[in-house]
Amino acid sequence: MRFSRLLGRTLKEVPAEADCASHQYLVRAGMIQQLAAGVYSYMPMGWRVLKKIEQIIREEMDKAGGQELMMPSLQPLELWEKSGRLPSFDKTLFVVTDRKEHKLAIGPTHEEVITDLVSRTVQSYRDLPQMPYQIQNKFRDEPRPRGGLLRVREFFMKDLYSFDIDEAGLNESYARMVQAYKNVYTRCGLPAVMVEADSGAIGGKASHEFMLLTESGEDEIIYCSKCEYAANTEKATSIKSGAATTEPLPVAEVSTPGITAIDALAVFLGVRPDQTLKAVFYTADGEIVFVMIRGDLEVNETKLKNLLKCTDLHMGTEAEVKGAGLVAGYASPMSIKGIKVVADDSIKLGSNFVAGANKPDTHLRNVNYPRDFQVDILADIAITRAGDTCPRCNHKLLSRKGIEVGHVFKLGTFLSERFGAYFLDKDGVTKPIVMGTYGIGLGRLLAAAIEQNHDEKGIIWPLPIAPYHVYLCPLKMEDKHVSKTAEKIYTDLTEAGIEVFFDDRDESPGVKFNDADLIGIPLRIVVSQRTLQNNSVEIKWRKEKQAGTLPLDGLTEAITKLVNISGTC
RNA sequence: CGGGGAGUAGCGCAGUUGGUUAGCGCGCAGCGUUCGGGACGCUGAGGCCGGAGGUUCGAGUCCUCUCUCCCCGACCA
Repeated sequence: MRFSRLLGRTLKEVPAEADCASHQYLVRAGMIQQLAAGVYSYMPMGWRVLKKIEQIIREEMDKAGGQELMMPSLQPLELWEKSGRLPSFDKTLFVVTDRKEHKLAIGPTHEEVITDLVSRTVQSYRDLPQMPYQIQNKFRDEPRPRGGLLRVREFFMKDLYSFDIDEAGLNESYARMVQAYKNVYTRCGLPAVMVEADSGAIGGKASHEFMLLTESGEDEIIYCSKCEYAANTEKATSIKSGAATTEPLPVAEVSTPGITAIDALAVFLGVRPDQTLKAVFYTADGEIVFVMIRGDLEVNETKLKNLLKCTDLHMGTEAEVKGAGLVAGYASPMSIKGIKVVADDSIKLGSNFVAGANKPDTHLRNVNYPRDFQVDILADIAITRAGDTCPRCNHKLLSRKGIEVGHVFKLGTFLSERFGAYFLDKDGVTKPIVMGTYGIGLGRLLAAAIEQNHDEKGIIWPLPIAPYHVYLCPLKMEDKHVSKTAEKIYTDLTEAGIEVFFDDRDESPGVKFNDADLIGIPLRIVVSQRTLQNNSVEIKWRKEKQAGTLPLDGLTEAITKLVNISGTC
């Protein structure tokens, strides 16, 4: 490809709307263009990267036993009513109405369609297992698209679904997919880490996310300094420290005028935060819930949401709290009636806590569970933080930021039962097919690759997903010797199967070098009067500081070798 | 959906208390000079000032409504 013919241009200035590195560089390098919020065109240069990623994924899915197919984006809304997932998708579903007033969802994912499809196709255990997949654009009306390609409303996803005869089969498919995912990220030159993830309100059995570690990531990963434990902070657990338990003392009221926050309360009464109990109110699907947790900890809303099996969870508003007869800041689990009480298991670790008295300006000392109050649900609902203790090996937990670039999920039989996806087993017994679902967001992976691989000059593509292998950069094209040599190198390399981006523009060296750095093609070849004096060219890896030289003689072979070695790393 | 910000040339921005023909930089086109880290000169093209309504002799500027985009929170690949 010649730069002079490329559709797309590089920009010197940072686009006003771009905040994160990947967004800025993708726009500045002319790889994407925005059409609407969370809706982007891929320009030819960006599209090549996406195609590279797609091909790597396709190869690994096929190798793992996947079969590529293509399902429609238009999905009758009835399918969503049937699956029961309409409420949880709710407004993120784009819905269109056809001329007959029939409603169709524009596919945000394809569990419904594939399960329906498989239910009509698979009849016997002999037909299983199956791993159909597709690579296609999905549509989700995200409440807030952000970060360029990081979260968009129309995006490319590889979605694979596994269908097995039993749990053991699912586990096997799942393991195979996990391996395939690891292969994908490794081959892309993007090492991702696998972490335990929240399985959501659907109530699946297990779920893992693949994270690309980068400071700009919006997910937090908790991992152990010693063992293999790693989890999304939404899911992470820890061994909670226990304050020393002492003999239960009689409950006593204490006046705490104007003091509502835990820190202030602890200082005022001369106790540590973990000697207090905190009350928080949530509204779960319209019902007010009283949540108790030890004062030094905080509520993990994802855990709480799963526990309550609700679709909408938010902090109780002032009106909701008052309406339930609670006194914010001084609420007590004692004397609560008719309100669901959920408590973190930390309330058992310690004794003689300070808690609210359920009247203004007053707290209670020496509150003990279960002597003084009861709860409806007692479970782990606390946020795990770096510095906490690993639930597996007792060592310290650490945390890093990451971008979720893949998610695998054991679904079970929930959907197959709803869609009548049954099969006849060896013994002639009808059973529901056991499902798994596995997604990779391609555009997100592309953006995450940049977040992880860039410098102040621009993108540094890993070679396997780079738009081109070589940036051929002749300086002073008017010089016949230079331009002729460059043309020949272009032809020779291209014929040898090297992907060359030829900067044939009549631009000054500075412009060319800066564009080369911005676009981030891994290997740069400079042809100039200076290099030709020695019958050589300059070569420089984008990721290296130093440049080297190669003789013109045997250049094609030398470059081929370089690209092949680096391409299979 | 709650909170904050912004819409003026392809991009980044300026535009005073309302006052002629709306500017600057980059980019773009032509000519010439330059050529190893965003060169220079000259000439030129390019605007429904997001949209609708209003106030006014007069609106980019004031008022009302509306649309869009970005950022922070609740969601996701």
